[in-house]
Amino acid sequence: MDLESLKVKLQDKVGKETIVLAAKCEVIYSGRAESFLAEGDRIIMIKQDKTLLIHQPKSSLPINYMKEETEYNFETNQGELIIKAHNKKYKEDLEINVKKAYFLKSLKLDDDQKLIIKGTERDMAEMIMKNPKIISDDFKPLSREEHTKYGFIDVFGYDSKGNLIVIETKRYVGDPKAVSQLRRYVERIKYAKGVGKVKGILACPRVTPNAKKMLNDFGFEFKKVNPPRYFENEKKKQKKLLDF
Amino acid sequence: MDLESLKVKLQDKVGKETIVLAAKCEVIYSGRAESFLAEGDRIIMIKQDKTLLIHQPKSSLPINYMKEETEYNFETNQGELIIKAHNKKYKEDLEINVKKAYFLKSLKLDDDQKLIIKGTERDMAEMIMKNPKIISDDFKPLSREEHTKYGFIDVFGYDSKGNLIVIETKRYVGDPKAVSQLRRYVERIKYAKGVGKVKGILACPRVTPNAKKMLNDFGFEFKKVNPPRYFENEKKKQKKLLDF
DNA sequence: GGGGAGAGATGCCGC
DNA sequence: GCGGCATTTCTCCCC
Repeated sequence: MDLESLKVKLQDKVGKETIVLAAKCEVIYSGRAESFLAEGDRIIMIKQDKTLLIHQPKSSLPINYMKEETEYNFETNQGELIIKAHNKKYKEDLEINVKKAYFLKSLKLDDDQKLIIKGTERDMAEMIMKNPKIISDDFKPLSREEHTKYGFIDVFGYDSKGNLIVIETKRYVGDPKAVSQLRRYVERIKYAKGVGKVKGILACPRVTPNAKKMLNDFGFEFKKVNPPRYFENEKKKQKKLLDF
Repeated sequence: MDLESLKVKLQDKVGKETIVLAAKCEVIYSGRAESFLAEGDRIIMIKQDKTLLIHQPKSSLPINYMKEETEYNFETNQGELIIKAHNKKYKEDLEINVKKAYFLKSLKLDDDQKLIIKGTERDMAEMIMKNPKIISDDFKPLSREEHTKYGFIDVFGYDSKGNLIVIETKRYVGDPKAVSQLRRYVERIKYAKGVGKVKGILACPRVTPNAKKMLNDFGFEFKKVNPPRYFENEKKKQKKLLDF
């Protein structure tokens, strides 16, 4: 493909359409860190918000990228197309040296849809609020304090003996980080309420050995809880996903 | 574009070439969580390792995706192309209902290059090992214990008074999580070495207010350290050389 | 815009 | 494979 007409098309379409370019190239990045990627075949995508993604033929993550609102400059020089990308906000620079272009496609995509997602940590906390017996027969939830000034505790409550209880939920594996987090919240509540004893519970499907040991060390509990499955229930009831 | 020939091409190329499909579609996912994405225009990519990415015209991350080694099934039904993706290992399912295809491109990409990256947390720890004066005049590093069973302390050492020192490095902002982590390592060392006092240092460019408060509460220190910049140094050297 | 924490996080390395 | 943790994490939500 002719690099000169490629340059013109890129200049014309950047920020207006979603651009997909397959090319042999090398990539240099400098910003939050610094990186170099030697010559190889990749898919380069420039989205309508001027996000840049460079994908190798394997794995999920882009090998290089730039965030939204990046500025672009295209030059041809000695049989190469040089794409210079600069992001003011994040103080990042990226340069692609295109040695060969295999194809270029460009199209205005029309899509304002948001992903509807269920089974998150928030959903777990809400499930516990609505059905506190999941934790124990005598658990009384008080609040699902999310991003309040006071703290970020998933579920907060007390039991029949009047013990304050802090619950940290994790949708997958409870690891040492999760226990540290729980510990921090328990200590915050102890300090804020001026109480000596506060119960800590880690509610998740399973915990790692180190997390289990830490829970033990700090006198916390593990409660096996799985994230809710709304769509699966819907399916079982023979309803359509679109009804959700 | 004719959906029937689209189906044939997808069947033919999947896993062999990197496929890029621009299409109006809806997406249903069920696996670690559950999600639904209503009709809109997207770029669908199937990589040579059978990774699937679905990109909207904005933002960095794919709106839906499947990991490597996903199995595919393509069907046409009532003017729609249905792409069924199943991953055995992760027990995940995804379905794309393609209403309209704008373009389809496919190409075998040849690329085994690895990203060379500098300025990581590991580089920071190595920099401190080589040049301990960054921390203090009397800091003596002992080890950069990385992924040992014993712990994952970034830099471990002692000072002229014989105090043991644990350093946690962060390449960007030190936040409450980082202080919790440091605390955990300090406590591990106290227990393992049977010592009452161990110094904790958080080495990073800056810390958040809450992190600062926590550092204070636990008697830890903040040491301002920036990640190393190899390439930039090279550039400066080159410039200097050119200047002469 | 910064702080704080989740994510269908992903990827890497060690065991 | 799992565990532990960094990431140019990204994204969201609140202040």
